[in-house]
Amino acid sequence: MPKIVDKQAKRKEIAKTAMNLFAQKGFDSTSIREITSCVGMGKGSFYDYFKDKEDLLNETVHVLFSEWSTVLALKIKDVEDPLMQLQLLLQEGAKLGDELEQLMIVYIDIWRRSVSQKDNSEYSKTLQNFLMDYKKAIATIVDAAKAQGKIRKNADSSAIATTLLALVDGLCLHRMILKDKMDINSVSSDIFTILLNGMK
Amino acid sequence: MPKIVDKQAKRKEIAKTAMNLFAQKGFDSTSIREITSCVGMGKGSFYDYFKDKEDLLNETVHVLFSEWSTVLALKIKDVEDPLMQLQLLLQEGAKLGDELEQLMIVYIDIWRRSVSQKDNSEYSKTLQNFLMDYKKAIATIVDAAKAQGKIRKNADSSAIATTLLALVDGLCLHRMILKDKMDINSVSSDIFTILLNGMK
Amino acid sequence: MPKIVDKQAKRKEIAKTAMNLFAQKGFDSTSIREITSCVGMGKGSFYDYFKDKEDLLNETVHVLFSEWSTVLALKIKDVEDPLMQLQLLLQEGAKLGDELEQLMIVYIDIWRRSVSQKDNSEYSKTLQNFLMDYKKAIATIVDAAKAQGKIRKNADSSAIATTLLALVDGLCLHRMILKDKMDINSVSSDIFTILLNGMK
Amino acid sequence: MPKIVDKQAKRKEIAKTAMNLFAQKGFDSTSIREITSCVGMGKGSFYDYFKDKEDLLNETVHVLFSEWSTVLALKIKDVEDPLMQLQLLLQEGAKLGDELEQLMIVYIDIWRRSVSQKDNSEYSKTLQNFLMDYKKAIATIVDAAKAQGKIRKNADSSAIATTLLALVDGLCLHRMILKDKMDINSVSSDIFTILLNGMK
DNA sequence: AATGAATGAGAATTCATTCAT
DNA sequence: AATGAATGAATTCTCATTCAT
Repeated sequence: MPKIVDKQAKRKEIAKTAMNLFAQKGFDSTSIREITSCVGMGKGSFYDYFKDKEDLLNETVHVLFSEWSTVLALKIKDVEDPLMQLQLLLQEGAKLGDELEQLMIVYIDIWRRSVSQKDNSEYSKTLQNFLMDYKKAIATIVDAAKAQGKIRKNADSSAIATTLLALVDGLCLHRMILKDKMDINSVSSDIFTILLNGMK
Repeated sequence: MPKIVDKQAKRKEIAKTAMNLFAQKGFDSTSIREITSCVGMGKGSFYDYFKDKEDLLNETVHVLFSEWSTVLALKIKDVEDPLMQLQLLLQEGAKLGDELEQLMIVYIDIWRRSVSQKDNSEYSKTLQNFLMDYKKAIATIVDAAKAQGKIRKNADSSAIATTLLALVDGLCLHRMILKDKMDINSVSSDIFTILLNGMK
Repeated sequence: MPKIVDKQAKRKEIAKTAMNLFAQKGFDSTSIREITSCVGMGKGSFYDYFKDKEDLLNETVHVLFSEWSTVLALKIKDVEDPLMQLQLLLQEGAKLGDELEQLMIVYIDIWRRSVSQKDNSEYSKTLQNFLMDYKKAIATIVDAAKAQGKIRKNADSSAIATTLLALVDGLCLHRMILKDKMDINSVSSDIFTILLNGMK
Repeated sequence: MPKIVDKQAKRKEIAKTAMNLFAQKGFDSTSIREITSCVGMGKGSFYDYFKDKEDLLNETVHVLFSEWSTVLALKIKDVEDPLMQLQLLLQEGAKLGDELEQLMIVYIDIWRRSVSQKDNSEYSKTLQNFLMDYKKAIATIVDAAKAQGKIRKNADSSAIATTLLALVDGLCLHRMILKDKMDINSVSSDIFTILLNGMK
């Protein structure tokens, strides 16, 4: 069944191209025609790969998170110390949001759609799952740090994980607006020191 | 003599109504017809109050920030201790984002538009100014706490201010997705304890 | 009945202002709001002076022709010789169309409306009457020239009148397009010499 | 494979249909919906063939001039004598403006748009080029007549060409208004005799 | 008499989607 | 499988006109 593989590959290709456009104009204001012409295919062929425009968004979300995870995982692998892992998660996460600003913009777009109205869309669920998995992974690291006595036992791992995640997202968000008025590396380094100090 | 109308008041009224709709469907997917019919006025009359749809967004942003500031100011006034002020800013800010979820959704929508492509729109500038003022105000409180020896002298006030702001935004964002899976009061309380500890 | 005089005067004033705007954008693309705001009156007051937009066009046509006739009459009065009168009619007419280019543009606009579809509008009739009177007046001059033996007896006065009129209009038309590429004085002088020669 | 369509041919077809409507109501007052429904196509499809409404006007102008030229050329070909050519240009031109009255109306509409305000539209340039080419062609014929001694050597060919052109346009214009009150054949015949006489 | 607030009809234009080829 | 021609619903915005004050 090579066809199925091809289809999935093409879906990914289209979604990647679309993501760039979404970052520039938002999902709503990007037309199918624009996307397909950017990919170099006919407008009608779009529907051979996607049920409708929302289906493309579903794929986009997958691409988005998989890219994010892949890059972040690369930066963290080989690190053993849980505190260092947390630090990297925060600092590299923030840096990543800066480097992959396009991803961030699309991320916000999806976030907003997910919270607008009752939304049972697939992309919304993907976003939720991604966040919960992410959070769970961080909580596990926090637990490891606790086990090593590097974070005090009575700290709430889940709250800390949520905080770290929220902080990364918040910093990326602000960085996008403030641009050069904010040194994201220095801020995230500062704040980690404070957090670490406070969690000891 | 024609009926005398307080144009600015009507602008506000329309913007408030629009904000609710924007929260449900996003700015792009809310039509002028929907808004005017919700306000109970004719489609054409919209343009007696706004130059175009973007002009409505400008007004909406003003309403949004003024509401946010008003409510938050109410919760903080009469508090003297800078640490307590910071705590309230964080906790009440986070709680507010929960209570005024609609505001938050529109806030994100605007944020995304502001960062998409080169955006020199008025609403984008309003957002930037709001954030910078907000940050400056927080930094001032941090300085006060430093002067009272409640925060260590060598802490970077600006970085802390940015962090707090980013944290509030990040927590609100995540709360919107996680809903009941996250106790925002407890998380923000926990995290403030940690931060305070770390900044001493 | 001073009120009636006032009304008529105001109609003229509005029509004159409107004519300038019509020259710039055409009748269809000029809005009532533009006109009234240019005159310095309220939009609603327009309908105290005109039944509707077309009524304004009626007045405009009157103003147009009366201005044209007045200026042209001034240039011709005191001239006795019929040949000289004809020459002035042609040359000054052409020159006038150049000087009063705005009038010409509106003139064409009205002309086009008059010939489009079955048009029994008042302005259309005014245009027809104006042209017929104009033509008759010229024919009379031609007859005078014939009586003085300056034009050969068997020339068709009416055809000559029509020709002269058409020539003036045609030259003005072309002058508007060709602008500096055409010396309207020299062309109309040349052509009159030829015509005169041919009519002897 | 999708249906293959000759876009240019369809543009022409639409433009021809549109021209009839423009002749009845003017360009401004003819809506896209009217045009497309007249052609028998969906409103949206219009934009598969034209960038916007003005683009249609560009095509219309091309169709207009090409039709005019084609018909006129047919009437003149095989004629060798330059004087006869000039006569035909005048008489057949005038007659043509009568026969193709619809063309004339649209012609005037375009003319008015071209002179209204600074107009750098494509159709405006097309009009100017058409006129200049036309004029040049006539001047060439005049020169030929001069060479054969049929027109006196010191006559200004360019002024004569302009005059003939202006005369044709002027006569067509007046014919449209005067209708049966004017015998365009007889008038143009009379006037040519006079002109010829005067130019000898 | 004067005015501007109000309006709905209608205009140009866009676009997701379908479908014949 | 691939495509672009075709479409009508929907959108933003304009405007002549009415009407309450």
